[in-house]
Amino acid sequence: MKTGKRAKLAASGWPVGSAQDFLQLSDAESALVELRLALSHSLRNWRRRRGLSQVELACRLKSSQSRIAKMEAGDISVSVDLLVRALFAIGAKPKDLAKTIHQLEKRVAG
Amino acid sequence: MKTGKRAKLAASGWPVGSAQDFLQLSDAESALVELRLALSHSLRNWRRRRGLSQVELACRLKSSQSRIAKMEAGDISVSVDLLVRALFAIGAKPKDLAKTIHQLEKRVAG
DNA sequence: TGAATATATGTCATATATGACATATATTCA
DNA sequence: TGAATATATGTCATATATGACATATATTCA
Repeated sequence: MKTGKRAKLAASGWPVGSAQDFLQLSDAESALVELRLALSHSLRNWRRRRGLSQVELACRLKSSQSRIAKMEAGDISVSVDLLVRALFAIGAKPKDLAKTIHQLEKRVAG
Repeated sequence: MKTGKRAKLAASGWPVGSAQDFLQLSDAESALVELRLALSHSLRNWRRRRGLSQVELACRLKSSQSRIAKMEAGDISVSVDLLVRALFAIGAKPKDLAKTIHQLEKRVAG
């Protein structure tokens, strides 16, 4: 699991080097990373549940397919702002956001 | 209340003009604005409960007093990213975030 | 009141996020 | 298989957020 997370982070462009080692991520830092992943997954799930392609979603959000791909991948170039805006734009309500984050709690703890 | 919100937004530097009128803010846009305000207030409340000054909080966050002031004011120059990072940095947990957002729900609806 | 402390506002150089685009890779299905 | 469709990755110019700093304004309290 440790290795899995590390790989995820590295894959998304996060600086996971030997100096600033993954194991030394503070609670705050890992909470942020986990939050981002939770939002990303939330976006992807929403899209898939509706059977939309990234291109179709991009149209709705007046964005581009590549941007959607990066959002869903939790790419480092995507801000929490953008993720939240995207979720709101597709009709998510604050309550949904709260639910997503609440579920995250368990994952962070585990 | 409509006027109150408008004033708040304008005061924070949001473009609340006659063309892109406040009344035409979409659900998504106002949800985002409300989210930002909720996070701002959460930060301020946290600080005040502990009887810290902005300078003291700035030290803890390795930030500056002016940045804290802007965060707490919901200034347009402050991102959701930064607000969330600040909250995590002072020990807030995802659960706390979820709680804040959940409360927000009521305000958005009302 | 007025000095001390706290908070708000403004500016600017720099770092980072963003959208637009091109293209590589993966997946689906006839 | 292999063509069609979907998704991932890369680059770059530009917009926006950030931190650092200066300074104005507000608040507290002797």
